[in-house]
Amino acid sequence: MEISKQYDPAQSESKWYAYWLEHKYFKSLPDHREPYTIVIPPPNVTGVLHMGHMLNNTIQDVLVRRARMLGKNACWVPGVDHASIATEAKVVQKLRAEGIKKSDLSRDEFLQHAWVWKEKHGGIILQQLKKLGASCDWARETFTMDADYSRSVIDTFIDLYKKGYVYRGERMVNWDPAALTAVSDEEVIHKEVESALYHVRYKIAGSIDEWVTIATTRPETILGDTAICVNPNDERYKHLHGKKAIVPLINREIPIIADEYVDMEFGTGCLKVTPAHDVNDYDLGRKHHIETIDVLNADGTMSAAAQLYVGEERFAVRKKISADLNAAGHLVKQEPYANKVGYSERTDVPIEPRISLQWFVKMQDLSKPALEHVMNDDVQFWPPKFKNSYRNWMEHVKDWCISRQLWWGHRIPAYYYGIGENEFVIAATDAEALLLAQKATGKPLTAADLKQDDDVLDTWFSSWLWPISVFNGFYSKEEVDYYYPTNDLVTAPEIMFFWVARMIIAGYEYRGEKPFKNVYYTGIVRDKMGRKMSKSLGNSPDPIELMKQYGADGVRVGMLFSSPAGNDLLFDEGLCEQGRNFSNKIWNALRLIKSWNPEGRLQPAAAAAAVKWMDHRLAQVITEIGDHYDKFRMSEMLMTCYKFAWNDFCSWYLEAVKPAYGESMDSTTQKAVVAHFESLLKLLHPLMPFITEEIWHLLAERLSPKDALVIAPWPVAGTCNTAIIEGFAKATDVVTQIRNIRKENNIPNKDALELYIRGDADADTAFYPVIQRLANVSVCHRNLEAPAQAFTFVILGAEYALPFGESVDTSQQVDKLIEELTYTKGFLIAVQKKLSNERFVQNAPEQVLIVERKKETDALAKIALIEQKLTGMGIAF
RNA sequence: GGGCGAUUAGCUCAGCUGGUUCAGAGCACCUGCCUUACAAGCAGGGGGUCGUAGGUUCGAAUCCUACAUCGCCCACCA
Repeated sequence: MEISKQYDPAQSESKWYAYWLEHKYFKSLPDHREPYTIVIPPPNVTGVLHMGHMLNNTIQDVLVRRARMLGKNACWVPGVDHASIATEAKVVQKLRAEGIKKSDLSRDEFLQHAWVWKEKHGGIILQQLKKLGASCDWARETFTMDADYSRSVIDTFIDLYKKGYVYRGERMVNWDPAALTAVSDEEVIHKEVESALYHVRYKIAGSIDEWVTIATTRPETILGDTAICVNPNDERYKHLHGKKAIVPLINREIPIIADEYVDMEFGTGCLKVTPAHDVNDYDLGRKHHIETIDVLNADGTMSAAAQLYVGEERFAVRKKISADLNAAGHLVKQEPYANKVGYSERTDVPIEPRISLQWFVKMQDLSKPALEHVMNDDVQFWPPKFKNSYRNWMEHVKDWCISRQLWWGHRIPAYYYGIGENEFVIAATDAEALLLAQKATGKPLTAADLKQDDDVLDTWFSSWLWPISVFNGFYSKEEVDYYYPTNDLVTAPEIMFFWVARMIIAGYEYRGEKPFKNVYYTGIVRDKMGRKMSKSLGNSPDPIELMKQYGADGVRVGMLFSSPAGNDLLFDEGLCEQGRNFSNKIWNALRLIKSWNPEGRLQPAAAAAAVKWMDHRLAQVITEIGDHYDKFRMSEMLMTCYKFAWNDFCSWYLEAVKPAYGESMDSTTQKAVVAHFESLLKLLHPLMPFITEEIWHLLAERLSPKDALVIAPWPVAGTCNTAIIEGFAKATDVVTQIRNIRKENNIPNKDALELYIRGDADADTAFYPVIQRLANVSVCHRNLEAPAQAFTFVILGAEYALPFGESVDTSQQVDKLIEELTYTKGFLIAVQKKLSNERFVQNAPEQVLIVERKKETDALAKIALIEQKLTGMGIAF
């Protein structure tokens, strides 16, 4: 059969993915085998595949495929997250484009639109993952708003409420004025911004010309000021205690209070207190029983309570009011100031602290086991450095605001029967709620008397149940008992607190057990210049296009080059190109092997030696690769495979066994090579599933689906005799030296040379034929005096000489010898200096001394040899 | 403001508890080759006083201390 010169990924990828699905290799059901489980970090339902997913899912697939080949019951659970804020924002945007405002729709109407949108766009990303080769058990695809899943979310809320962990309270929350919802602390990103510090003076009430000056970055909140606060120890302001000040522009009288919270050093040492718009002020306000005036609307415009600028946007007002204050003589000065401002992770608008009634989860007790079990490595982090930040967060964990003022998501199962703060019941259904409410009030309420909370739960309040709920673990034991705890979680450090920590918390709370054994943190995929990939920068390549261009295998390999755990990956298309080239290299190894027509002829000595070496080298590499997997060193694992395939297998092994031109292949060698190649394909399969499966089938007739590579047994390391490996390595060193001499002296490869070897005492002469084959050496003379006219070199104490005729230009050879002589002499001096140091000789361990003495003798021998050589050539030195 | 981590070849990174895997890998670069598996390739080669300054030690990329630079996480100083 004719095999094309270049590997064509397109046809083989679709063919083999369909084949794998058809034969249900990815399907998993509980059985007697050891399970190996990964739950996918569910991408947003509205998302499309980006480079981060590519990296993340490639790693997961590599792990799953290897586990499958190790004979484990490999189960990779796919799914998507409803992503309440992100999805709702997209639906709102889409509706707006159609001229429909969310506010014009009822909740049900809006949700209808949302579901239509979800059905249309949802899950695109999972289809894209198939192109990457992801070996998920697709029958298990889960959506966080599936019926059973939703039920588990609501039941968890109810359970935590009953346990006293969930509470409702008025708190200062992070308000997103664009999304019109509260967000959790984790969803706020602090950015350093250049702003201004405004020094504003307030008149003291009842005075003629007495002022107090405060400093603020947010002058628009002056309208909500209800106190001025100074430090009680501040001598400058003691006379003001108990007096009142007048808020500029609106002339409201506010008290001047004293509290040690105020930093005397900062600004003017006077703080304006706006309890409605600042967390600290809120606390101060409560402490000192100060009035609260909320001057902002939910959307960030000024409210009626502000009296001025009503309905105008907060940042526009900031400019206006500073001008107005200035005009009125209140602005003392304005200085540039760099401060941190919180931005919404989702909408990227500045967060507004806002007092509102929200639902919270008490975290302190709940999170204790989750801290402990990570610190003692029951749950292991890779790399472990992330344990530090995890601990830091867990030790200072704060209550989790779980209500969101959105419609898309799991609606909070709270039903109000009155407007009082505690006039509600928590229930899974309307009917149950009604019963509870009747019981609570002792009144014959009807459904119409109850109103369910309008808010939905934070998305992460559902995703934290993911490792349990994907197995329907709250309602059925069968699957969850088998698959849980899962093995490895592969995710980004960015969501360590959002998701990883909370899954661990939920795991211990609801299963009394960790959700996964290992957490592998990937880095962020950045562009070549180190910038985060983003739509707005347009620096993110389309993964689907990349796969078209370089093949899925090429891209997978490209992603894994240079991406150690926890390190950002500087993505460069060149890496995918390298991956594609690697595919092609393997492909051409197949072409070579397939071109042989083996005969029953005698096995050449070089081939026999190379085959033996490969047996041992393979064993060594299998062990090494296993070690890398165990330590989650993915890119090193890849690099080991890459170098083994390219250098050891192709460059040395195939070249050594390859029949000379015009000769045929012997069947003994051919069989051995095929067996070795098959082992290599197995090692490569998790990395490059498509091409390896393709080659696997081209290499031999595999009639039964049971013989597919995807489920082939992982290679077992045989014995590894390092002496054999070293022997071969020495042979390759000799070959390289000879090639080098040929090149430097323009000796064509086709001219056979004779090689004289001396002092190669403990050598395995079995590898001499390999030298002869690869360096075109006609004969190896052992322990025979070499002619004086020869190129020489020394490797590990043995001397090698290649005689040359008179015609060869030796000047380069002489230069090189002199250079080497100089270097070796310098080296000798250094070693001898060390050895003559009494303290070194006394203190260094025996082993080190032996090594140093050997260095000395080797160097002396080498110098003698080179000098002898030069003398023989008639050169003075 | 608190914490964590990094700094090794042009780039991306290995180098575990101080001494033969100590100065490494891949890519890039340079030179010569279209040699019947592969130019998406082959063969060969150059390149780093391991951020700076001290210290411990017979011996430091490796341990200690400062400093410099960069990154990340956490944090309610207006």
